[in-house]
Amino acid sequence: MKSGQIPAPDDLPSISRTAFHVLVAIGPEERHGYGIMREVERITHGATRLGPGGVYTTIRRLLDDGLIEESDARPDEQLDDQRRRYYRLTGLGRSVVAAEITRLDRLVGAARPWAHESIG
Amino acid sequence: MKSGQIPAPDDLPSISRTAFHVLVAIGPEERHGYGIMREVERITHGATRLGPGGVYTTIRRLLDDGLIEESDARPDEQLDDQRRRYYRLTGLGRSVVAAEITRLDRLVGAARPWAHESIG
DNA sequence: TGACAATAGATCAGATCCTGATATAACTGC
DNA sequence: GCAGTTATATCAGGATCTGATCTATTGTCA
Repeated sequence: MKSGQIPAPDDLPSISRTAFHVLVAIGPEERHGYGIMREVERITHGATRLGPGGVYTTIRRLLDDGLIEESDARPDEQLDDQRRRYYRLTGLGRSVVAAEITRLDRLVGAARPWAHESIG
Repeated sequence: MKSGQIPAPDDLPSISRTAFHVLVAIGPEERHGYGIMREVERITHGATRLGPGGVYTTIRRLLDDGLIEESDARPDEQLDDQRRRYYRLTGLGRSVVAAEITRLDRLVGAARPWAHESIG
């Protein structure tokens, strides 16, 4: 196989809880830090809220690890807020999300049959 | 509503990654610390492995928070290893698992549509 | 215009949590 | 008895998270 390949899912490093939230919030398009905070809150119906400390240090780490990259795009052309810095997933970032989904599916799948039953 | 009620899912405190793994590994029966380590590895197909540091400090915390309780049961009557300490979920613990499943379903549900597609 | 809230990014201290090593001891198979 | 596995426990160091603080821009509304 060529160098620069995307590792097989099972070999991908695991990521932190917050990092996974950030990657999912960015999604298939571009998103900026503050928008990530609002999107995480929206997706989880308010159950998870990230503070600026969590978001911006996690973005820094994800950039360093090559899971996201900064984008020049200005997705919302109506407004042009120069402060915003947009990010998108890299191929590696998307693979990590896919691997984490597989892991979580197995975990949740193991608990689902009994989790909602009352204690007998 | 009566006092001592189980809180509504959205009001339940969030738990750590390792704590959720431990609760799911214990499941609807009883399980001891070392068995939890093996069960986590089995459920996640080897993707997640907990060391003794993670497992035993997490068990301590879950006991303190009332999410699990120690059990007198000796599920495996064939052998009688006196070192083993068995634990089971409390009603609160099971509610926390159910709430976490709901949260993860939403999170994974948001990512599933695009996560396995190749970068266009 | 001026006041104010919301948006946006960044950093930091303290707390929490995790990893890997170490220790101790009981059990199992030979 | 011996070696390997099972079992619990603790610890130091590192990674991560929370909540506060700071600075500055943008949007809203009187």
